[in-house]
Amino acid sequence: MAMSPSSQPESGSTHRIYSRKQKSLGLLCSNFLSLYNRDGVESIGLDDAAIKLGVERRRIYDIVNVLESVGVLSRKAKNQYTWRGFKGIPKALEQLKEEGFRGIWVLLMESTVLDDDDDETYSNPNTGSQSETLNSNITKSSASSKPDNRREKSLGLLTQNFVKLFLCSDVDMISLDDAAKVLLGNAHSSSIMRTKVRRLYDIANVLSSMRLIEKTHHPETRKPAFKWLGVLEKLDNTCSDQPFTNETRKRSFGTDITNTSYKRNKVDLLPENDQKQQRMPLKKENLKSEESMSNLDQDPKRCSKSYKFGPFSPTTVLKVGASQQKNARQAHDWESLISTYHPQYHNQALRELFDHYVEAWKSWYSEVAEKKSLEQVP
DNA sequence: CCTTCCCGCCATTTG
DNA sequence: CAAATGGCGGGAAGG
Repeated sequence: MAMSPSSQPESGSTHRIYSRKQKSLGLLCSNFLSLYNRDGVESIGLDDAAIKLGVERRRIYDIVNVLESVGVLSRKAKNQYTWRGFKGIPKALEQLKEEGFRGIWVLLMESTVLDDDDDETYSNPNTGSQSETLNSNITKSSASSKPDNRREKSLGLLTQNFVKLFLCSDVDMISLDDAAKVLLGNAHSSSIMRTKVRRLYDIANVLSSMRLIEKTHHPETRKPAFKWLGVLEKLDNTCSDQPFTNETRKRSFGTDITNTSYKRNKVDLLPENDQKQQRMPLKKENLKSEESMSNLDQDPKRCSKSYKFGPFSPTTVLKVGASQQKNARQAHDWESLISTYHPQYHNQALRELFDHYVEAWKSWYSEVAEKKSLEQVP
């Protein structure tokens, strides 16, 4: 009993008690950030991070994936990441914004692709629209329909799509539940939803620790939700790269960077704290007692039909607007196009979100189109 | 009870 | 092939 791993600023006798809070991704992210957000840091080794932070490798992946999605890091090579810092966030967000709006355009055009023709009217059952989602998934424009379902479900992509929700609409405050519904697009209720929400909780926690978002409560509905804070523009001189100072007196209880490790259940015993001992016991046990029960329906991938984007492809949307100045005219068509679009959202909140989304998109589009046409046509 | 969400099994992808 | 990566959801901590 020489020393306890971490000295909790509370409880004088109740030690050794497992606490979920000290193992949260949010706290881990804070520690990760304070560990690497300093001069001289160029690259980060995952092993190094795991050791220094005293956590399992798995957790590092979680953190790193969302950080990369927002531009703080970028994968350099296996096991190696390049540190970009908070200064990398603005650019990344800008990109996401553009992608997000482009996504809406695709969605709208997609909805236009009904009726017409005649034969082959099989695609119209209750399945309704397959509207991918408000996310864009420009699959590199390669013909290969690589079943990259892995990527589609990645934490990284989810993070980006979640962020787009804020960037591409002017609604502030979105509940994870609504976010999940929107990002899921179709009905997909049940387990799919639950898993999605679990992921969103993870993401929200790290984004919160970065102070990009903040948890609040909906004014009326006591429901918890998150509001976007973004990279707050509070600095005046010097190109600082962090929302606040390093020693943010905000709320970090991060007294010690090294995350102490107590197993969740099982008593821990062993005051052993050799900052290195974290090996997983050869748990070769087969305790598998769960079979896939969700395998008959839900097939979000089956919808990738060859879209019929009028004359252009979504990837070139931006350039199109510049061509001719018939934007004004088009804007009108969009109005009808939008009204024609029937969001199958049976939820008020989602419909509202969608409206804000579209509205923000319209102004954004015309803004970009204008800018484009100006720098062209000399 | 319901919400939050950590843990780590094990499928996949990489090298 | 091993190692690195990272879905995924059980089930326990926290209101």
